[in-house]
Amino acid sequence: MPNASVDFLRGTLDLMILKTLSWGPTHGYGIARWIEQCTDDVLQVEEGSLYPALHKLEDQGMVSADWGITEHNRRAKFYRLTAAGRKQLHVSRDYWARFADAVAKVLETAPTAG
Amino acid sequence: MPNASVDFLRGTLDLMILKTLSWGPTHGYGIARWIEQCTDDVLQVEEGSLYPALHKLEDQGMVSADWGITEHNRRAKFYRLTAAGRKQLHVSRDYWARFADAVAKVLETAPTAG
DNA sequence: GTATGATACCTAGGAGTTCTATGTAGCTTT
DNA sequence: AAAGCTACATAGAACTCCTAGGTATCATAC
Repeated sequence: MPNASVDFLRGTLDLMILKTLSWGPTHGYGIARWIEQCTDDVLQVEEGSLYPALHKLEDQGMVSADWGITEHNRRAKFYRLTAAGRKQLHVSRDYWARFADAVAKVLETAPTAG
Repeated sequence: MPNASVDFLRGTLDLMILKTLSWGPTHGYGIARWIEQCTDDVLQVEEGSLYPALHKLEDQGMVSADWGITEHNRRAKFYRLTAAGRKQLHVSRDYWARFADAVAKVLETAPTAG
């Protein structure tokens, strides 16, 4: 059986990447570490998921990338939100809110008689 | 671009099916209609997703099925939670709660200086 | 000076879930 | 008898993500 926690990830990785980048340009490795740290390791971002997602977002024009040097003095590709990416972030965040609310309703609502 | 709302569904369909069945045995069509009604059509359950999911849950021993007659006088397969299914419901619900909370943290937490 | 570990990037191949599209059939209403 | 709703089912494709590997640089420990 696949990891149940992982399955939920579907669709939210892009959203969390966009949100992380909304604080400023960051490289892939930093995005992964931030999400893990911020969630007390509840969410773990695999590199095999992260980099393809970043490349896809770049192809879609949601982020742009430039090579630079990190605070650890290493070469890294810094991603930044484009205007389209910022717009998408808001759209996806709203979708997520509606979705999470809907799931909560299913998990909480009791069927009424009739 | 795929439907953003749909993408979030991943992994939660099983959970919502199990939850719906926790109120009592129901047939597939009824499960779909209940989830849609309960979420004001925010979540729409496609039959091409629902039936394979039900069959998978049956194979996994989470639900059992019996043919019966609906209130509309139609032949239908009624699914009921097994003991394993009820256990899985609790596990998945906890996973979901932890996951949704983690996503919320990413969407809300601002990076601190330092 | 040379292991070791952390940082940082990348891809191929496969697994798994969901959607689209389509088909079947019985019951009720018009 | 035609249409609409109820109800089940599957094949094939699309998409996301993981596993498992690989590359390279820098800092630290020995």
